[in-house]
Amino acid sequence: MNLFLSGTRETCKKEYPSIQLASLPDKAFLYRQGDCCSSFFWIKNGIVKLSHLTKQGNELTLALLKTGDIIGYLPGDFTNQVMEENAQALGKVDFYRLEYSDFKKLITSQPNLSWQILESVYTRKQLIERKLRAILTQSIEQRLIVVLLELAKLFGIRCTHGYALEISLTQQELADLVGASRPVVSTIMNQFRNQGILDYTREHICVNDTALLLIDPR
Amino acid sequence: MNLFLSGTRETCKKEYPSIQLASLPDKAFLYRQGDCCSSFFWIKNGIVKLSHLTKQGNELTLALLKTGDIIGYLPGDFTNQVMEENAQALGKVDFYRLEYSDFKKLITSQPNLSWQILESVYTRKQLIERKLRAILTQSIEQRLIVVLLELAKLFGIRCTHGYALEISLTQQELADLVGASRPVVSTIMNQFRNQGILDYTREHICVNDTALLLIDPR
DNA sequence: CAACGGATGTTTTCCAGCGAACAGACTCAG
DNA sequence: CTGAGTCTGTTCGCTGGAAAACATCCGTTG
Repeated sequence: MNLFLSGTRETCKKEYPSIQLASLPDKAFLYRQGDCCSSFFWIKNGIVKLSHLTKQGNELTLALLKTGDIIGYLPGDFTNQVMEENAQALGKVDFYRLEYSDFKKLITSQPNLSWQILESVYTRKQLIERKLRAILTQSIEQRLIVVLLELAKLFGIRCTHGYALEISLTQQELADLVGASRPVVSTIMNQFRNQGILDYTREHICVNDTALLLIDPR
Repeated sequence: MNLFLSGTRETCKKEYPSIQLASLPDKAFLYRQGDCCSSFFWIKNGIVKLSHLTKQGNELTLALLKTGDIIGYLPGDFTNQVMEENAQALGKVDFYRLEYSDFKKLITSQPNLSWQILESVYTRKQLIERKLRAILTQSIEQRLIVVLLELAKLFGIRCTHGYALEISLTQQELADLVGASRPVVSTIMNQFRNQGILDYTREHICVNDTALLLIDPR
């Protein structure tokens, strides 16, 4: 899934002059909520967190993106758009960046690429819908397990009795991810540890395979 | 915004043999949750409700679509996909229907069309994200006003002191739309009526302009 | 007109989870 | 070693809203 498969680097540069490769360190922002940002980003390597800061000061994580995903504001006739969320690097992130007009040109000139991107946006929509459903119907406990298993699938490295997460999340960040308050997440995580379905230290989480038994398959 | 602008009806038929114009009466389903549906729909006229039925038997409305919107499951290598939601006609609906393969062909062969559809899917993603944020941060009262104003904008007909909705929603449907329980919606609607910010009967809702004053602009 | 079914209005009970508040624990800089 | 800052664990009171349960109200149909 290489965005630039269709040509050499040089022809790319000529066709889409705004393309540039960049990278950011841990916790740096690709853009911030409220920014006017007419760029598109294609993650080459790393993890990006999309989150929204509410007026009350709570953070709500909308998605974690990784290699191959795209970020950017699509619609609108205006070249500058106010972003509704933060895009923040979780660990070091390498990415390509290009401007709105070039992106549009790229899409319209490369049909199968456009289909890929359509699929990716659609999939993200589905994920958000699932999250919405989860929040309206499930307890925090259930949501937390589901999220942990998702994380294990996305960022997990197989270890002896489960998956170790290769990202380090604080309990606050976990709480933002499931849409809950920090204290509740804390106590539930302890319960889980006591029940042996996961193990964690301050900087490391390991989800055991037994966690799978706790979610009921649809 | 005509999907088939680019050719005569006849060439269309030849290029994309599965295209057909159809219509459904009020409350009929385009497809149901759990169905395997490899078709795409393009709404020519009318309103379609996308909703999800939870295991507990609650319905959750994800979106109301109208003329020009598209529906269908996008990603995946399998021709048949299990739908995660119901698509139900609200009033009479006319629509075009075409199969996955033809849709893909259409998209990849018509660049600017693909851009349009990308925008539309992206916009729907944004709307769901906003809904999520609203549910996690606002009271039902606030959400209800916002939803009513959205409805007024989408389906409202200007009347003397506000907007009359051209669709008839029961309070249950309204509750599904804001993600709340029916009794609460009922009492709040009464409060609103008493405060004069809206008026309604069993089959008709009219949102007064004063409702605008109650939401705080971002 | 009776009676039935669906929509609305209202009350009561109950609890998940939030916010605040504080006490460890760990980590890093000086 | 010491203090500051950050993360974790736990408690407690409070409340928004869900669920259940009825009591109307209205329209439809036999």
